[in-house]
Amino acid sequence: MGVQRQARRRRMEPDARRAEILGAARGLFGARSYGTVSLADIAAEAGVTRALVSHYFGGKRQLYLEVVRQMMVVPASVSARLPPTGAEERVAICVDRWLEVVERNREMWLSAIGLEALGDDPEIDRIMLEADEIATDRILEAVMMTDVTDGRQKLRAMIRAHSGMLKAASREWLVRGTLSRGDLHVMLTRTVLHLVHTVFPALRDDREHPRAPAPGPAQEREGPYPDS
Amino acid sequence: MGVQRQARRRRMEPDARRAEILGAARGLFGARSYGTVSLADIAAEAGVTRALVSHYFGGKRQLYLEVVRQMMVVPASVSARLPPTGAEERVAICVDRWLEVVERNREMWLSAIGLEALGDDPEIDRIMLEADEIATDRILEAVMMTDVTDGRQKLRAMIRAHSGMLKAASREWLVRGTLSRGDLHVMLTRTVLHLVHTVFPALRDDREHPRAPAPGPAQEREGPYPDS
DNA sequence: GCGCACTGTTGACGAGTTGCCAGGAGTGAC
DNA sequence: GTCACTCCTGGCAACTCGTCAACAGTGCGC
Repeated sequence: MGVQRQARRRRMEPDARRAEILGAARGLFGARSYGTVSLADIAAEAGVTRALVSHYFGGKRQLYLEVVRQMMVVPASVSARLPPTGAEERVAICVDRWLEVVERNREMWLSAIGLEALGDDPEIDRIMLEADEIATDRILEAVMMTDVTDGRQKLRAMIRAHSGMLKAASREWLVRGTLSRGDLHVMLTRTVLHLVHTVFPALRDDREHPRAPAPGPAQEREGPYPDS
Repeated sequence: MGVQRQARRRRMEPDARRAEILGAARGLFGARSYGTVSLADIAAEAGVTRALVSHYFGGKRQLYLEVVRQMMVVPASVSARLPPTGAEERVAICVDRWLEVVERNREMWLSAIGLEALGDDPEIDRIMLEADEIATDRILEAVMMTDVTDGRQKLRAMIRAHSGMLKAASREWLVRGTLSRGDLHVMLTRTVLHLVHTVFPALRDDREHPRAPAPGPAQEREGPYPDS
């Protein structure tokens, strides 16, 4: 576009080139979706040939995984240096810091939660799962329930489910503008506390009833939901 | 595969052919992901040529949209004939019926929530949004808050956020097995009630404070979260 | 200063996919 | 029978990705 027509071949250190390509990929995958971004686009953005991108990352999918991996890191500072007060305040601080991070990295966060489940790609599932696990640890730390052993799996699963709400609520806030940051703060804080303090004990008491107790007296199963 | 080698050309009514193709597409899209299913696969499954599939639906994307549209319909029966009792029981019944539907259409539901945000495809967003709107109406109906006018948008947004939790919890139940159906019943029911009865009033009182009130006394904003 | 090995980088090929269109082939009307 | 209608197909063009032999910077020995 400018006068400076760059040399046909510009030889770089592998690390530098790799970072350059990764940056281009991050930008494009953040702006558009996986399917609409081609390796040619990324290569052009990075000023490189398609083949080199494949050479460095082994293919489109693996490059994408690399970008996702980089996007999903949950800053450890979110749950660092929490005061030894009650769970309420600790969670409130944690949530506030988290919203701060989300607000700053708005578009990155959106595309990260947007891809979520691009398919039944086991690799992506694993990455998202790892990220969720880390986030779950942060929350458990905040509510001071890291030492729960009885029903620990259920507790963690509940918090992962809560992070689903977190993502949806973030969309409402950042994309649709139907909720404010303050709304999210109140909603997420209260919901987490409600889950761990009220719902979780109810589940533990309920352990020997894996099926739901009959929700109503005259609730007979009426069938005609189309199976397909 | 069998002895019966079907006629090279079998002429059908457009509606019948359309339904046949749609069925094949539903099966394949339900089993695998969008990217890994090709029009050739669908055409073969339907015993038809690729071109005919495109002819009927205009292309892969539009066929996919059609399948999604069909998958996301929320059965109206979920919130039909609810007893005029308290909100708790009505929600409990509603949730139980919903879990029943999900359990029956397991794989379809999973792939439906799996695609969720396959990209920034505005069509898919619109479809998913419509489905969420309908689901929100069902919930509001169940908790008898259809006539709320003050903060109605916030209320609906909260319920949409809750449906994010619902989807994540469904994955925990159906895919990972970390939560039982009974767990979901308890969790979803209580969370909805908590949201509309406790959190929502708190948001309404909070309307003139769009930013979160300081979560703690000595909570000063400390900056160093990496921007990228 | 010159040539050589090392390796970053490229162009091109093959296999796969989708969208599109002219034309072949059922099917019912007369 | 044959004719029109339209369902349906084969094939072409364009695009995508993965792969590989070959080209060309870069630093080293001499």
